[in-house]
Amino acid sequence: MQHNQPVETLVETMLESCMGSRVGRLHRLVDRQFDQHLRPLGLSVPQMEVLSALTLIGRPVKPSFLADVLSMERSTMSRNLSIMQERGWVEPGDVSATGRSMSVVISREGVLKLESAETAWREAQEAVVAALGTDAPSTLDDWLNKLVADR
Amino acid sequence: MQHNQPVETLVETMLESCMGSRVGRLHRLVDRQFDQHLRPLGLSVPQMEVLSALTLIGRPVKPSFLADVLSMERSTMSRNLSIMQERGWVEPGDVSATGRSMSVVISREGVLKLESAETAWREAQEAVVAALGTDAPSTLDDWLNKLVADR
DNA sequence: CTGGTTATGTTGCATATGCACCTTTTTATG
DNA sequence: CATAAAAAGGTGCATATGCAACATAACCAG
Repeated sequence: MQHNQPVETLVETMLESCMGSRVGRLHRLVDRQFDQHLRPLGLSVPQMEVLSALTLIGRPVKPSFLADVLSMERSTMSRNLSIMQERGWVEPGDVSATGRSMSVVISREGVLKLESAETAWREAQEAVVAALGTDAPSTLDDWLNKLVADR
Repeated sequence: MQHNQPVETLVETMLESCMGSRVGRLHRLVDRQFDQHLRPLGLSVPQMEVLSALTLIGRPVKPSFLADVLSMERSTMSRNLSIMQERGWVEPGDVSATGRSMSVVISREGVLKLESAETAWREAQEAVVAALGTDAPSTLDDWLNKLVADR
């Protein structure tokens, strides 16, 4: 094995600049904040994402569309929706020619669940924004747009 | 239930600014990039984080210390290390008075595994930095420092 | 040295995530 | 309309993650 540089240098480069590591740590730290606030309500961050998106869209949507909007894999969305449907937060949307439904909508209970999380969400949000600075949300938006652009 | 604002506004506020949602999406998108490059080598991002950190530290460390450095829960680190020890990438460090070891070090095989990932890591890293801009790593560092500060 | 306190490691439970496959549904084409 | 192609949904497998609760080890005071 020929290495032009010792292992230390490679490792330093990795730890000093690795985006995978940084984003992972950021996710662990921020997600914990929200989770600690939302968990008592029996709500997770991805579940809140789905309920918010469904409310905002306001019509039956295909899970694959939702997955695309939230940058999730179809398989992940499939499982997340299963749990939420069991709890009655979402329900099948309009049916197609074959009689089956390929879309979901938020239910009345889903709306109530989302509303019940308002205070908890606000507390977590304020804590994180206070720590990172008010520019953080727009910076993240910028990054997300760029990532989705070259896909 | 008295709401001063309609649900739409609450939801819009959530989706428009929610840090939990943004960080989650960022994690999904970036992690996928690295995962697609590292997976063929049988290496995950958190595993690479542990190997890098162990190499950089260069001495036996307690799992709880490692967990703290990488902003992981002790329980998560415990499980991640189990997998890595099964594969021989890490091994018990020096033993204490009771005969058991409460520390781990990277093994020779762990070093080799980390080295084998160099090219794959570089490709993922370059793709992500190219998309987000060269400022992204330092911005993330800034955020991570702030989050760890008020803990 | 012993007993209590604290740090640390581990396990049960639940959710999230992605890929590789496979199945089903939809859509396009002849 | 029938059939091929494409899109969508869902499962198996593996890892990651956190909290709560418990077990064990280290440490400190008396």
